[in-house]
Amino acid sequence: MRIGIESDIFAGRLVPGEVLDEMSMAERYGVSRTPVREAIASLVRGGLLEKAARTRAKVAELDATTLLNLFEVLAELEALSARLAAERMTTAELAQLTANHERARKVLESGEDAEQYAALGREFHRLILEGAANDTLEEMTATLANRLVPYRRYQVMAPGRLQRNQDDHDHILAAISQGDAANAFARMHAHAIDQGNALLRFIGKPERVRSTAREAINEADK
Amino acid sequence: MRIGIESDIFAGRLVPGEVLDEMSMAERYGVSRTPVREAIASLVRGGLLEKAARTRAKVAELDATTLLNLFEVLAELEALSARLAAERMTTAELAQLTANHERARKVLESGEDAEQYAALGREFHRLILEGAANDTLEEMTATLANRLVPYRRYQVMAPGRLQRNQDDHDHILAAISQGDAANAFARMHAHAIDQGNALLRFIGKPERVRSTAREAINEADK
DNA sequence: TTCAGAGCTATTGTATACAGTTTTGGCAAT
DNA sequence: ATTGCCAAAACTGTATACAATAGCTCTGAA
Repeated sequence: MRIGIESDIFAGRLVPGEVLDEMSMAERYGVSRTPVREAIASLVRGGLLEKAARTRAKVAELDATTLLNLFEVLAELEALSARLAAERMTTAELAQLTANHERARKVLESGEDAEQYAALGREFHRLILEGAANDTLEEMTATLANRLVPYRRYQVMAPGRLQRNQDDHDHILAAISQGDAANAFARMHAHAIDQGNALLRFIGKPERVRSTAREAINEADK
Repeated sequence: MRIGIESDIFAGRLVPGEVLDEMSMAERYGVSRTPVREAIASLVRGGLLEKAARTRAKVAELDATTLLNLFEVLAELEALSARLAAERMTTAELAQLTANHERARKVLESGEDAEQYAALGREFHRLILEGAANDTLEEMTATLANRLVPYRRYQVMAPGRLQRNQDDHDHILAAISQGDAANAFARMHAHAIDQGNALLRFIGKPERVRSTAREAINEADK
């Protein structure tokens, strides 16, 4: 149930600012208002929805300030996970991370399938987070990252950005492999801040953002 | 409503491991099951309650590993808030922080009213968090700190710990005042980890913990 | 005595009804 | 055209009913 609304937000079928009324949602998912209300309450706490008392919920809109704040925290947590991963990752986990990175390199070299490359990139971050062996860190980071998902579609892949991303990952993987915790932290932090800035550059330009969003949404609906 | 259950947990009237059934809670607060269920769902997402599908909720129990994980993240976030505070605090905010610290010093010197000193200590941390001017950081840190509240009562104030706490705060305040972000980060990080270790030392000893808990709870009920 | 299993009870999950508040749409006055 | 206000409609918050499931108790056998 919660999954329904959540994945509709992730998939762009519900866009930031869109207002949800409980009865429509209930019909949409074929249930009564009660489970819809619970789903909404849960998503509000997770930051994907906003809601004042006795008003309809709406998909959370992140302004530039909030995005900046979010990335400030996310960068710190991702950097922490890289540091811990450098200290704690098992040989098997490290092998998996290396394999993922290698696969990403091949995808990038041959043709640049941006979508597949992006998926491997998310997996790269997830593997490091897992390697940090800290459930609380995993949860909090996932919560923050989820709040950004509705805006990821705005992130246009400028030429060269993919290669730069790959280079960043190179350095991060190397630091983790060598158990260089301080360096893993620093590299991951810079990388996360960089991603935040790239996203902010687009959010700051409403007209461009909006058209990009439309294309992405139309794409998702096909 | 949510406030009701939450504050009962904070006050120790509901202790970790205690099982809540919806009907009893509904009677307890004089409402129907519906709002109780919503409150429970919300607290589950906040980490104060645990609940599997179709089972009763219970107040979250934190084992040593989880506590360690929690402090690992909390220390990083509090350190981040100190760094940002060093960069961003206004003169007025800094004056307020200094006043708080000074008041705490006086309480410590004259008689050692541990409860009042603890309250001022929490305020010290809150003021720094506020000075960091990052709502997301504030929320996430508060969520983590809330999960620890049920265990704070186990934290016995060993002689000398209060003075050590005051010394830590001295250094943190100095670093923030001077705008020394790196130092503010390091001092706060060490301070938070230290607090975590102090708590863990007690959690690791069940029999001692239990008796301490009882006293604290009886105290709270008076 | 201890363990396993069946049946009963207690409790959760969902639907629905109703009260109270917010929002909307239209009309009048500026 | 724009603003202010009122009534109607829509929507949220809470209570209650019922179905489905979990968990407990009691019986019987090893």
